[in-house]
Amino acid sequence: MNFELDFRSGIPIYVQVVEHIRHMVLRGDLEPGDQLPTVRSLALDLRVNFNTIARAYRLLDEAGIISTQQGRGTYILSLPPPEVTDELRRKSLRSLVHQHLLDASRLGAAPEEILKLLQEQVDHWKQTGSLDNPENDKQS
Amino acid sequence: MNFELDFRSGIPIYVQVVEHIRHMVLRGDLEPGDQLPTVRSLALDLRVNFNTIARAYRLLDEAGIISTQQGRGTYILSLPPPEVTDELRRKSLRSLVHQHLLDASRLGAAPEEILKLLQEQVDHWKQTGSLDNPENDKQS
DNA sequence: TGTATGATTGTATCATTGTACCAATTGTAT
DNA sequence: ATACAATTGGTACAATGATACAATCATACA
Repeated sequence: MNFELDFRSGIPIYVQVVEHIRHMVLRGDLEPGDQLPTVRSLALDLRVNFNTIARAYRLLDEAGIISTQQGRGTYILSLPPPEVTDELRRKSLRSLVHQHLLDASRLGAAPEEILKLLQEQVDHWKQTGSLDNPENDKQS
Repeated sequence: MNFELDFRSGIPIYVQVVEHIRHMVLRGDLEPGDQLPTVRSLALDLRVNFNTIARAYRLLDEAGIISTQQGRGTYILSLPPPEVTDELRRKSLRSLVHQHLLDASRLGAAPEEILKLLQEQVDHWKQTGSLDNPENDKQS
């Protein structure tokens, strides 16, 4: 469960946690039956209060993505049928793009700049068939 | 945080607070990561309304000097010199786009689909001038 | 087995943080 | 005096944190 929080984005921490876990489930990083970190351990990991994690877990529980059980822990639920996940995939993809735009605009990028960069990397992707790292790695 | 306000100077309180804090940061009295007083405690200290302090903090936040986080507090930010941040911005942006592509491809998106979605949302952005949610999102 | 006890889980509630919105006040120009 | 804009204050709200609690599990021991 390795992801970073952005305390400056204005997006509530519990929302960030919800989105991260949703993405991990859709990507298959988390499979049905897998146990999530306890509210306390994940909170310690992310340097936030465990109530904030508990809130995220509650939302995920209400969304039918996980199952939280007092005294036992929280677990990934089985995935909905393909047509549902496909719809979910589209929504998730759109939401991902939206999130990406927010992140980029926070870095001061203009729409054209984002499109240009994406176009470049997509071209590279189509040519080489692989998603290499563009000669640098992740910063904040 | 010991400074006096001049209620007769004609200079708005929130401006005085902004200038004082900027000065303290430049002098090194406040270092990156330091937590500022809460809006309410500083307001009590200075005998003004906490909204006035909140206004000062908001301006400092927009200026990139501090980071205000609802429910957590406000903290001094570290800001590298302009040329560094500009270089960093480009690298961050490229790496952000790359990460985005990775995420999207894990969701099974083809290059064209990603570009198309981004184009849509960028168009919407340019038309409305705001990055509101594309009325989708959140679970099944 | 059965039960007692402590550790570990999530839950409930309230305090503390900053935010949003609008009303009241103040200063200033007409 | 009046009107207007800027500043400040009041109130309600949202996000996060602190604390106490309840449910479950692990362990020891009779």
